[in-house]
Amino acid sequence: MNDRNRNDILNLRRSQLTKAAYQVVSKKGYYNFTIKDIANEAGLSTGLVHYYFKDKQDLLLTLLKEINSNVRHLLDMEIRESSDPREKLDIFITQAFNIVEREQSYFYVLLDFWTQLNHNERMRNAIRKLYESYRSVCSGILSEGVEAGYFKEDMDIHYTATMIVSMIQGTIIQYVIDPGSFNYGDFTTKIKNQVIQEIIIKVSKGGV
Amino acid sequence: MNDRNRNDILNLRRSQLTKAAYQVVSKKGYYNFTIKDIANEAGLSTGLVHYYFKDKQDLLLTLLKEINSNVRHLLDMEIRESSDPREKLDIFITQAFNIVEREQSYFYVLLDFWTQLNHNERMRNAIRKLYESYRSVCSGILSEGVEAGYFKEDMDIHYTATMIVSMIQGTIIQYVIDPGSFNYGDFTTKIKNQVIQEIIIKVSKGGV
Amino acid sequence: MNDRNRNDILNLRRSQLTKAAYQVVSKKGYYNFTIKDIANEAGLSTGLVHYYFKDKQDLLLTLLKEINSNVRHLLDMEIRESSDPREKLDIFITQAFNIVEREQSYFYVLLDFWTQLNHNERMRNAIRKLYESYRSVCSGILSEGVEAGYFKEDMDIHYTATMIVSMIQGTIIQYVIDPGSFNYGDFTTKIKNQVIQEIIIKVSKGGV
Amino acid sequence: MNDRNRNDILNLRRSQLTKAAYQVVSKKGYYNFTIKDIANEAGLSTGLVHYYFKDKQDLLLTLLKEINSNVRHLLDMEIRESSDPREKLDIFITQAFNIVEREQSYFYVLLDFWTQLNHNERMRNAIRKLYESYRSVCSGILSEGVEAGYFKEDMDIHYTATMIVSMIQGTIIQYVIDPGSFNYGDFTTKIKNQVIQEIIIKVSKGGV
DNA sequence: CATGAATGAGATTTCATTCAT
DNA sequence: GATGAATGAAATCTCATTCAT
Repeated sequence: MNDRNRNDILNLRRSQLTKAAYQVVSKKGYYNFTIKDIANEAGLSTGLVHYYFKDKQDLLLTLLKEINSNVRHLLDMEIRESSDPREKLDIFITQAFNIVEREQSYFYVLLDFWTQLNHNERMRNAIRKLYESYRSVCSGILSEGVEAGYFKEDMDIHYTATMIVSMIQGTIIQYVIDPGSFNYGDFTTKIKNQVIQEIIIKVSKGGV
Repeated sequence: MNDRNRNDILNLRRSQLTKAAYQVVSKKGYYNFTIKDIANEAGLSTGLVHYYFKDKQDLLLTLLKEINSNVRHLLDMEIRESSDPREKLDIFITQAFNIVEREQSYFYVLLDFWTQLNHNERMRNAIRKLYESYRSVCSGILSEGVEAGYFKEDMDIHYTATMIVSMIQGTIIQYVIDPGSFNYGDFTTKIKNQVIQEIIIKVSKGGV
Repeated sequence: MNDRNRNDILNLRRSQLTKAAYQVVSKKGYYNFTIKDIANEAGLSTGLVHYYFKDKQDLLLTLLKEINSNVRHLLDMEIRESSDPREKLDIFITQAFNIVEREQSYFYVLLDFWTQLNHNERMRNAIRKLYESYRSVCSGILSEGVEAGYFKEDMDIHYTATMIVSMIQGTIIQYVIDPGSFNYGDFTTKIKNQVIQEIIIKVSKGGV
Repeated sequence: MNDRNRNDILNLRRSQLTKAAYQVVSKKGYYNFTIKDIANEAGLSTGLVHYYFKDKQDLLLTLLKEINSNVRHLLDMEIRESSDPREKLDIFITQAFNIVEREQSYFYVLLDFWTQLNHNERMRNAIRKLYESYRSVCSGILSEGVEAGYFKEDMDIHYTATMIVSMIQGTIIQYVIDPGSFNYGDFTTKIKNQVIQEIIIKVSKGGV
């Protein structure tokens, strides 16, 4: 029981600090925040940040993994709601587009992490895993759809999944860079429909 | 004449330093380089950097504008080679995809700049302009093609241009994050053909 | 009985921590170890260290005294083995030289303590006492030898004892600094013999 | 000329800072001084200390080398005064003993450096070199003396030099630890005479 | 124009010590 | 008695920026 409590506190603090880190990074940016900022945000001392995290790197890596797992979780939750692959694909694309609007900072923070791609192997791996998992979730839905006879049989699944993720990512970036340049809602709906339409087998062309 | 010389030196130095900055930023990353790095790379003194640029920010903004204008220049050059909108579109997409492979660092450096989107209005504007210009170049080609009767008449040009740019950006990002996850050459060719095919009016094979 | 137990635990802990401190100091050096190191080595908590010792200083002073008493003990043990002052002197010198090789860290740790000579009166006193006792043990043996008629009658005992200790200390230091510069075994034996020879009354070889 | 001046300033600063480091280390001890202390002592900024020395280690290593070279210089100067090996030996021992009294801190600072023997290869080397050079200077004098027919022919020069250095070092240490325990002047004179007497060939015992 | 020595603010990190449990 | 989370002071080191030459 005592160990249980101790562990709870330990996890509480780590999560508390990771949350604070998220707040601070979205506010000040990946490179302009200090350990002190995080300590202040969490209402704790700077020393404690280093008690729970080896160094700044360690803290940031934890944060990245946390974000990854949250994003994955959000997607999974929604997709599970349906059992029809066509609906699942719709949900996947819709949710992917929605996350940016729902949690504005997510993408900004992720973007900051990209900066490390070239300079930090561990960060690169964590980011790689995130995108890998996007593609694999999408591929899964596509396979299901093909098997169920809803999606075109001869589809190159890996290619299509990659393309869908490209579409989504490229759109989000343009939106983040210049939210006024197009209507996000209209655009993403249109894109989604076009993509799905191309994948789905057009049923009953010539009827009977 | 004296003024002319002075101006020449002034421009020479600025360009010398901007080039050095590009080298240094691609090597060390946006946040890990120092003024001294740039001075060393350029073979000049740290003091001089501040003589030609108000501060680090100023230097970086100049660098971003330089990159923008280079990218634009590269695209324009190639597109001008043809007068057929269908070919132009092909070239536009091809070149956009190629730039990443040709000049690896370009995207990494740009990526580092994105980090500033949330924190620096002037940077945001410069980046915004770059993407604005991508879309506008693309829109131009599409308009031409519609007018010339090559592309579908009812096409939403702004939407299509945005979509094309999304496709390109999203693909590049996935490639940069994980070059091993798909075959860049194959993928980009396939994407390009699919996009063009969808836009072009299918001329009746066995016409009249 | 309760008090007895309490005292036992108290002494056990103090000794446990002092031992741990010795291990840690020999491994990491006087200035590079932390309270946590000691706690870890002893398998106890950092808080406990401060329960048994006022502060880091206090712990170190205890350690120094412990080492002193150990060194004294080692010497005394061996010397008591014999009752002939000539043999005792031989043993004293031999043992003094041997301690360095037997317990490598001893000298390193002592050396670290010397650093405090100039800065810490209590440490200085403890170190002073150690050397005082070396000289006094040596003087004792010399007196015995003179009284017994083995050693030269007109010897300046204090001077000779100091000289012997000098010889020993100086040799050890050179050895510690550069073990490869001379053969320790040969050298120390030669020194010992030379010293003893000079002190002992040369019994008339062909005496009556 | 300009380069000359620049170099002068550079060397001036280095020497200024090394001197300040010496002052500070003798005052506060090897482990209790800060970069700020040195900057203050030199009347300069902390940043400048790092401009001239890579880090604290670098500064301390420079200081050690400086002390080594000073000690060597002091000895060399005096020894050169005479051309008689017997006198040279006398001077060598006398000076070695005197340095401690003349420049009290020298030995304290050196002592602090010893602490690094076990933990820092570069420091160990620098210290090793110092003692190596003591022995070699001494050996040189002994060789000269033997060749000149003043010193015993069958003397083991390396052994004797090491022994002399041991004698000196051991005495100095005891004095530093406890200046009141014996009369330094008397003791060192006596030691010196005894050593020399043992080495020198006793001339003309039985006259003509 | 050009230099680079000098500054000094500020960031990360370490750790002895305390104290609630 | 024992724990280890929490504190916060202090130290090292970095670097943009300035300025005398």
